[in-house]
Amino acid sequence: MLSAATEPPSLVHEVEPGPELLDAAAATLRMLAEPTRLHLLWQLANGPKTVSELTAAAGVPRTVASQHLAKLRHSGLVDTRKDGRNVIYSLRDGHLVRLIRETINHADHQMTGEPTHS
Amino acid sequence: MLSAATEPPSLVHEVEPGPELLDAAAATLRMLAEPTRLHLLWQLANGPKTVSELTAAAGVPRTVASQHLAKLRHSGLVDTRKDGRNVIYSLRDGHLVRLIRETINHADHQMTGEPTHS
DNA sequence: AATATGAGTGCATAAGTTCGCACCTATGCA
DNA sequence: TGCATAGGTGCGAACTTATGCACTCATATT
Repeated sequence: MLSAATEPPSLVHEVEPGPELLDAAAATLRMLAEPTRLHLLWQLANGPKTVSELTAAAGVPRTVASQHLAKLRHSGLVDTRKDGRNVIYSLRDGHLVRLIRETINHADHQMTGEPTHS
Repeated sequence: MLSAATEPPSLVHEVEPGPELLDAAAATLRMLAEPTRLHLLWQLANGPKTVSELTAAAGVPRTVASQHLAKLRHSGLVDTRKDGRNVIYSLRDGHLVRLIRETINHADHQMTGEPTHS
């Protein structure tokens, strides 16, 4: 019951997130936490793409890509627009781009020898 | 094979992540993508804590906290240190703090009125 | 009109996850 | 030595998730 540990390192935020916030955050993270979906989102971080382009880039069967895109759509992370027989996907929130890049970045650092970052 | 969509918005990175990187990133995200675990990590973003402190903060039964902490340990996201009969957990990588805060931040924006732009 | 192509859906199987119970180890204290 | 406390583990039950198959819908092209 003592505030143990070595020493208080920052006490910067101290904000208690609350269950709803945590659930929302976890829900978003669950969407990112699958290699194929992350790949699709990463592609979209470069700008809008059609399903064909996304499918080709991710290297998965069409139904699989479609299912994942459906999840992303239903969770509100991406937007769609129709152009002829193509459907063009795009990221809904620019904020997400930063999150995705931060994630890939982190993984990259972790793999290539763990340099404390710059 | 046409670079469809509206127009190329940035072409900044263009780097293809590759399966291993994506798997690694997804693995890390899976660790974050669970409300209790995210809560624990959020606590740790404020500095090292004992299991008791973490368990109390997260408001879950001890065994549950223990299982989640085990996962975090085994995935290398946290470090442990023993002090008497307490075990003190801490974040392994400072980079992770940014990722966690970015995530909570994103979720917060998304909840409090969706001011994402349209 | 007929057909090919881009995209989405419903469903079943397989695989993974969380939770809580029962049980165990280690440290400190009387 | 005996006991309380901090923390961890193994396992089964319930739940969630990813995948691929078969099928449908819509838009072009001929």
